[in-house]
Amino acid sequence: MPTPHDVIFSALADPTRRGIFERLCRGGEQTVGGLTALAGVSQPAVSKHLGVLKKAGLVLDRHEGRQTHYTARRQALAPLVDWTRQMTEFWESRFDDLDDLLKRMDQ
Amino acid sequence: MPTPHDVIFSALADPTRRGIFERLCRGGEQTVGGLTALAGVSQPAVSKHLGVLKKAGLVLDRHEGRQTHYTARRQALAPLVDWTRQMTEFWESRFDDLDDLLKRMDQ
DNA sequence: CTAATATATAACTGCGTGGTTATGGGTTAA
DNA sequence: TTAACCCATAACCACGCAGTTATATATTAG
Repeated sequence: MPTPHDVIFSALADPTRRGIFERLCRGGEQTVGGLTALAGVSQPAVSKHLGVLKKAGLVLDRHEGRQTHYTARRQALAPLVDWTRQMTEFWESRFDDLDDLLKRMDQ
Repeated sequence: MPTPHDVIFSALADPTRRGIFERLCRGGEQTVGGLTALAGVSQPAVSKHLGVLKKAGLVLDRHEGRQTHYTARRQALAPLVDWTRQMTEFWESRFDDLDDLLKRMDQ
């Protein structure tokens, strides 16, 4: 039973796949061909990565003629933000002494 | 050449390993035995996971007698926060029309 | 209609990795 | 000193997955 965190973390763990997602975040909507050009892997590999990202809810696809345009769903990163905030919140709630907190940040 | 993002993402991708890190974040310093008790895997497996987390800079170890105490280095999550902020910042800078932005959040 | 293009899928492969058991090295207890 | 304990490492295994090539499907171009 994969949790939402599982899905997002594992989807973004692979460097190639994360690179594709980053390109979509920066460059906006792009076709598979455009993504393949700079991905450093074959077109089928890119299609598979896009499939994983889509299943994880990180991208949307739009078919137009014989090409497929993909866009990043940045809101899908919300669980990631929540998770990191949870981890760091436990931190802050544990040490209310600011000095102690700063000392621990330095180590 | 693994980037800092690579290291953190791949270290946190595995559910068991991420669970161990979460326990350290919530519960503070804990021994290998304590972590093993609730990890659902063998002690050597836990030790290996802790080794990966340590190499990623996500935990610190402290030897005391015959047991090893581990603590979470939450500051090591900073690259993760930076990365998500980068991805979402590109978003906001692209659409300065708030309505357009909200519409896209709904899809 | 035919050829070329764009993408997805199938089938296969190699390797990384998470798991195990067995063992070693160091530390406390008897 | 000997035994029990804690942890790390070694050696091995099984499986998942990222990559490939080949092919199917669909759409545009000639």
